[in-house]
Amino acid sequence: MGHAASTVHRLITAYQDILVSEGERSATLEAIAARAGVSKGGLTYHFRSKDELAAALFERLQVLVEADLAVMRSEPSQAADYYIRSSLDVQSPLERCNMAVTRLAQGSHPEANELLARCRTQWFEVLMDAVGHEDMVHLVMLLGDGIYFNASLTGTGAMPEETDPATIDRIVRLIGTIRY
Amino acid sequence: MGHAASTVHRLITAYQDILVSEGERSATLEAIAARAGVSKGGLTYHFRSKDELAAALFERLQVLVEADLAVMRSEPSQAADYYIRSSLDVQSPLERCNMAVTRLAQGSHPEANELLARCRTQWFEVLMDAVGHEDMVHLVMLLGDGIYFNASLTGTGAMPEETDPATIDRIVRLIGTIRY
DNA sequence: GCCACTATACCGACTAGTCGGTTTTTTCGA
DNA sequence: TCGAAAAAACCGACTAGTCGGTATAGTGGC
Repeated sequence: MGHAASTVHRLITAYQDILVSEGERSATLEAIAARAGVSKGGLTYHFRSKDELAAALFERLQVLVEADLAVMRSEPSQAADYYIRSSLDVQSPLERCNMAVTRLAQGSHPEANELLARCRTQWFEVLMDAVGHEDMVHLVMLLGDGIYFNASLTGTGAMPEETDPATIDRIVRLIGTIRY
Repeated sequence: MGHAASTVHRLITAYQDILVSEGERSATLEAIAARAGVSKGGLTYHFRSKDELAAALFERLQVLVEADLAVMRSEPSQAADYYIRSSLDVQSPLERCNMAVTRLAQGSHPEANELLARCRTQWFEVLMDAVGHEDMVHLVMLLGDGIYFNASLTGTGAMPEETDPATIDRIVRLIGTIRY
């Protein structure tokens, strides 16, 4: 079954991608529909309103985060490492979805804000179980956020060199030398 | 001179504040004018277009960043410390302005993107002069970005506890123990 | 008298959402 | 297995409302 993705899936992805690369303002119903390869009518058949589209995006994020948490729980010794490194992978479904929801949150979408808060709490808890030192967990999460923030600016337009994987490697090694 | 801020200043601030707290979509000409306490006609008297308003916002950021860089240059030994700590001060004019321009950049505003890139390059250079170790500078900047990103999410809606100054203090001490 | 506005009216472009209708796919009894 | 009916998927024109921008007549203070 080498299916093309379902229309519903394509519509959510289209919404997500436009949010990430062009911002909320550009994510019009027609733009979303066009990117998904359907008409506006086709979009509204599956999603009666933009809010329903957003709700579907939120659900997608929840599923992706749950999978991510499962990975981290399964390998506690590498959880921090994994968290930092995966922040850099702007192409991964999770990071893209996370970025899209973040855009909505910044547009003062209360639901998006609450969802992000819940996700961050969950990551914090898993990292606490894995690392066991609160300040180190904060350091790891802040570093991840920084990498993520940087990547999201770079992805939008044109930022200079900045954070490449090799640099991240060396930084991870640096904070690995911290004795606490 | 205990002037109330000039109308021009209030308009730029109104634009900035709406961008930060409600996002680009809510920053309509009427909303900006209303927040600044003038009529729409009053706004267009000073700024013929939204682009002119944005240009004024960009200029404000450049001025504020230049002042920030001057502080860092004057006390190289505390530059990294200062950089990290000031990322947390969401109320400062610089951080608010930076946040507003970031919102525009995420809405794929090329000028905003280029300006941010320039600013970040300048911060990097000053920190390089002060710290002298490239990876440490990246670490400091990423940490600052993470704090900033966190604060910007918290400021928007309702995020949980997260990063308070005391936590940042301890984290700064942690990375201060790194021998490189 | 002119500067810094207010108040109001308007235009064209654009956007979310609706609706009638069309095409495609699935179902199912003869 | 065929064909017709039903359900699902989709199209695109339309409506109502919003936004950026323009225009203009008027007001109060210096």
